[in-house]
This record gives sequence, structure tokens and C-alpha cells, in this order.
Amino acid sequence: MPSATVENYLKSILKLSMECERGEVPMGMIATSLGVTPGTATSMMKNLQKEKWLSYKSRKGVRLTPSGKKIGMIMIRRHRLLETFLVETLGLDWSEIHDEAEVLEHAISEKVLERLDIFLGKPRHDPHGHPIPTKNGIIRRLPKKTLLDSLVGTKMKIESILDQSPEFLNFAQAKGLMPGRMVTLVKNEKVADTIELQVEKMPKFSLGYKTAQKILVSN
Amino acid sequence: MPSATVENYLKSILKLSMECERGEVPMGMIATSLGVTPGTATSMMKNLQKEKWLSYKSRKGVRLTPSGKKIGMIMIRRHRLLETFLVETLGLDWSEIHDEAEVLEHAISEKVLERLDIFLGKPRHDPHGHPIPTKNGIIRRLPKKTLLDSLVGTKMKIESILDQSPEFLNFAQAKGLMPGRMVTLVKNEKVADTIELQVEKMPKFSLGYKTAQKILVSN
DNA sequence: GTATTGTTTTTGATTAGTCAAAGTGTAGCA
DNA sequence: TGCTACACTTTGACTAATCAAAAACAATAC
Repeated sequence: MPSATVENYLKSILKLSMECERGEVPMGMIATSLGVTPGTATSMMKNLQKEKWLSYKSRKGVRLTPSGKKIGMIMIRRHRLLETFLVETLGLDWSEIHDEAEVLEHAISEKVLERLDIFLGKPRHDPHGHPIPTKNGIIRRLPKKTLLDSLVGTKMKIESILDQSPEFLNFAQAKGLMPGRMVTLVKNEKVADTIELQVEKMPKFSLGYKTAQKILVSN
Repeated sequence: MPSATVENYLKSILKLSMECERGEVPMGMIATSLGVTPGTATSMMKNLQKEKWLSYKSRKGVRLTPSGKKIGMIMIRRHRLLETFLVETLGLDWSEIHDEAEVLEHAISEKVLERLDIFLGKPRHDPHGHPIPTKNGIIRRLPKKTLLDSLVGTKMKIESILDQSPEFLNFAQAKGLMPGRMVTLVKNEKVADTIELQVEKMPKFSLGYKTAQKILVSN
């Protein structure tokens, strides 16, 4: 049985390995993503390797084994189902749920989680639009198209919000940038590093290029 | 902020001090109730005293301060609200919920707990009939009358089941011994150390004296 | 009032997770 | 080819929570 700490390491490493498509996840990314010193990350990797959850090559990085990947995936499933519960059932705010789920995900048993899944109607996405893995660890791949990759005038469906910070989520909510909503790219001003958007019938507004890449869309 | 371990100590000590009405709770009870060695309990008591959660007199025992009592009460509230949620909302079995709540109670925040309380309709008892303390730590006193303290022929309302073990709870459920049900004391055989009961329209059955004291009733 | 018994306390050791700081490798630049 | 800068690893130390086993104390019996 992995400890809560180990669960966090495996979840973070899995997420990192899904984002940056390199063979190995480098130490530095792991340390920053978990907020520990590099030395701590190194020594933890040795323990995780001993437990066969990953393979670690000194100064190269780390790659999850199937069993490590499985645990990471379970943690993502727990996290996203809990977030869904907190918003849908208890009515918490979009921006508050991440930290709550971060703690609860280590305390909820498989049995309770499956009941929760049924209670929620087996949702496929969390409130941020992220896909929820199945019990067996199968996860729908997110579309890679961001607001920036779209043509002016096209109408797109918002799929997912990548930035989990409360500040950004509050902003997004205020502007209507939420999964499921339709958004139109009104203008793209390369010189100004800015796009102009309209979400359904709400007022138009602008977004910097960097921020625009935090919103995944499909048409 | 107390750790999960400290939360458990304070909760257990509070429960023990409510049961056995002595001024101080002795070390031995604390150690057994938490499943640690006496030495561990002693050294923990010194830490808890340092944090002002209780006062500890060597070879006498321990008494909670108001702040320690408050934390203990919060933990009981969390535990019982969670148990209620697990049964009422997720449909878990009466006998499964204790251990689940035991873990979740350390992970749920006050904010989520208050939402849960509202969602459940501010229940006054958990599924075992135990009173749920208010947010401010006020708890209804349980009636002290057990099945054994009743007269033959009287009809009583079951208030609470004191034994939390899955085996006993399964037995109780099968016999209809659940909070809210009406039960009649049919016979009391002192020589045989046994009483005979009838719960509503279910078949009669017998209970040993020791077991009968695990069921609290009112009329 | 001593002896026995059972309960506490002390002591020394262990484990998981962490940091700071010193040491080591390596990739790219000049 | 050698140097510099950055990334990584090692080392030693610390904290919380625990146990086992030895020592100290208290209560009861005799």
C-alpha cells in the first residue's frame, strides 16, 4: 500500500509524463511539481524504484512501470471524481475544489469511490473539463487544440481549462470560459499578442496569447 | 493545526472521558483505545500538554483543556456526519461505514463539512443513533437506559447501538435492532442471563445480558 | 511494613519524509 | 579542448510517531 506521499509522487510523475513527451521525466520537474528540494526527489525516486513503481536512471530521469502508472491513474480518477462531487452535489465553487480534492483523494477508499461514481452518474469529465479515467485506468486523450490554434470567425466548444489556480478559475468563470460553452474567435492581433473572444451572448473580451493556450477547444 | 494522529488521540480521550466519569482519564485506557504501547501514549501526552490540549499528571492521567475538547468534538462531528453521508447518500452498509469515516474525518475541511451538513438536512443522529455535535461542540446527552433496565412487557424505542463492530452491527441489522424501531421486552430470565425481545412484527429472539447493555432505549 | 502485582515512565532504536549544503556530472559555449 | 553554469546526487541532520524492554512507582495483599 503506497502512503499518501507516494501517491502524490506517482500522480505527479504520471501527469508530467503525459504532458512533456520525453521518454524519461527529469528530476527537476518532479521536484518543482511537488515543491520539494531536488535531493528529496532523488532519494524518493530510489525508494519508488525499490518498490517497482518506476525505473530510475541517474541523471537521466524516471519512467513509471505499469504498476506505478496504475496508481497514478487511480489518483487522477479519485481527484477528478471528488472535484465533480464537490461542485455538483455540495455546490462548492469552481475555484475552491482543487485543494479539497487534493487531500480527500488520499482518504477515500475504492469502495466509496465506486459508490460516488454511480451516485454522480459516471461522469466523463470533471468541472474543469478534464477527462476522468475509468476504473481500469483508461483515459480519453484531450484534444490538443487551444484557442490560439483556431481561425478567426470560427465557433468552437470549450473542452477544458488547463490552469487550476483559483485566480485564473475565478476569472474564467466570470468571462464564461467554462467547459461546454461555445466561443467565437473574433479577432487575432498578432502584434498585440492578443485575441478577442465572444462566449455565447456575453460581452466580448481579450486574452493574451499565453493565457489563450490554457483553454482547450474543439469544433 | 493538529496532525491526524493528534486528532485521533484527542477524539479518543474525549470519548473515554465521557464514558468513564472520573476526573482524569488513565494512561492505560488511552493506550488500549488507540492500540499503541503505554510508552507511546505517555510520550504523546507530554506533547499534547505542551500544545495546551490537555493537562497531564504523571501516574494520574489526563484531562482535556477546552481547546482539546473542542478538537475532539469536531472530530466526533465529522465522523458521525460522514457516517450518515455514507449510509444515506451512497448507500453503504451499516457495518462498513465506521472504518471509512475513520479515515475521511481527517481529510474533510470545515467548509466541505458544513456543505455536507446542509446537504444531509442537518441530521441530529448518525445511523447508529449517536447524537451529532453541533458546529459549536454541543452534544445531546444519550439516555442511559439500556434494554436491561426495562420492565417486562414495556415497549421501548431503540435510541442507539453502542457496539461499532461490523459483526455486531450485521447481527443487529438482521434482528431489526436499529435506531427508531420499537422493541418489546417479552421475557427476562435472570437465571439464564438472557432476555427475550420482539422488534415490531419480526420474530422473537434472545439476547444475553452483556449484549443487551449495548442497546440504549427510551420510552 | 514488606512483598507481589500491575501499571506507568524512561530509554534507546527505528522508519518515512524532509532540508541544507557540499560535491559531482554534463552539455554547450568559446 | 577546456571552462562555466546548471542539473543532479550525496551526506548529515532533523521531526513525528512508533516499539521493545528495562526501570520506577503504586496499590493491594498478607
